[in-house]
Amino acid sequence: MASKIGGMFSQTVEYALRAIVHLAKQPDALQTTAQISKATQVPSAYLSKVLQTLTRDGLVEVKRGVSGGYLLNKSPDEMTIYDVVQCVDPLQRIRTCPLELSSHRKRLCSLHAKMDSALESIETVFRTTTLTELMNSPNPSIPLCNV
Amino acid sequence: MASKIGGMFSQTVEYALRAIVHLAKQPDALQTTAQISKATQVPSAYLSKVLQTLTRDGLVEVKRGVSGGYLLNKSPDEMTIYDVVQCVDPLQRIRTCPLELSSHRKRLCSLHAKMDSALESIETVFRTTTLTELMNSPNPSIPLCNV
DNA sequence: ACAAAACAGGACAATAACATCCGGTATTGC
DNA sequence: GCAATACCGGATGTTATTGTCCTGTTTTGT
Repeated sequence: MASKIGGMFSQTVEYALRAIVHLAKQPDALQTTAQISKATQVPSAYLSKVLQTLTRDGLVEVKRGVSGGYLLNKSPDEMTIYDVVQCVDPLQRIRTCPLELSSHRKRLCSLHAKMDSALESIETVFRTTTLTELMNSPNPSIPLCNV
Repeated sequence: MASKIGGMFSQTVEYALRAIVHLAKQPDALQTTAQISKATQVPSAYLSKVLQTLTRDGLVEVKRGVSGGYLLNKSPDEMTIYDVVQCVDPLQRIRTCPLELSSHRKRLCSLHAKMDSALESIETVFRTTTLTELMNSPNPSIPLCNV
């Protein structure tokens, strides 16, 4: 439905972050896919796939069967936006020339060096933002909440 | 074929930047689609579409017919990476809540504020990099050239 | 044990991004 | 004028992303 976020981040990344933030806010109660879907407005069938991906990488823990659901698998101050992004749709720094020019092997040209420096700046923002920081931010709007 | 650059920039952006850089390096001779395609290794039929987009926005100038081709329409020190990106696949800052939560209207929640700050840092890198800077960079590898 | 809750995973559908092809039009050089 | 060059734009094909559906498996509460 909605396309990419800011023309940069995939829909999947947006969904994964919403789900993780929701779980971070519910540290004690298992959350079912249906519950997370409702809170985050992510289509539940697709959310289910995203949660599977997060489970495979150990970001969340799952308990199957009746009264099962998902739980954050780490302390919120040990998990960053970067961890989530890398799990579902990895940001990859430019390390080799996209044109595969042999002389650019060791050193990217200025164009790709600049593009990589843009990626680096994103990486820095994401690596330094923990879920705890997101929740304790002085920002008046609470993530995912409409009041 | 190759997917997204760094999991962030579209293939189209990469192609457009290669084409523009090539034109910047040839300020005096019109370049045909075939010539640009060869130099940049961008599939010529698709490159043609990209060049049309760049033409519509006035970034390049076109001359049709025999001995026609493309030319940069501005001085290289007046054109930035940002101009090219905005033309073909615009980077859009997050100004309204993607969940459309009414209470987030005026102020994004911390999650989306962080994502936007990542976009802001990219925007800054791109806005401050002119084509001239790319060409005059002390970087030993020359854009698009294999020597 | 068994019915209900809840996730797992494969198949499939819809959409967008990337890419190609081809007939049409403009321009040039002779 | 005319043939060759080169871009234009619509139609179409391919692949990746996003989204849905359905069947099976695990677990629980009684």
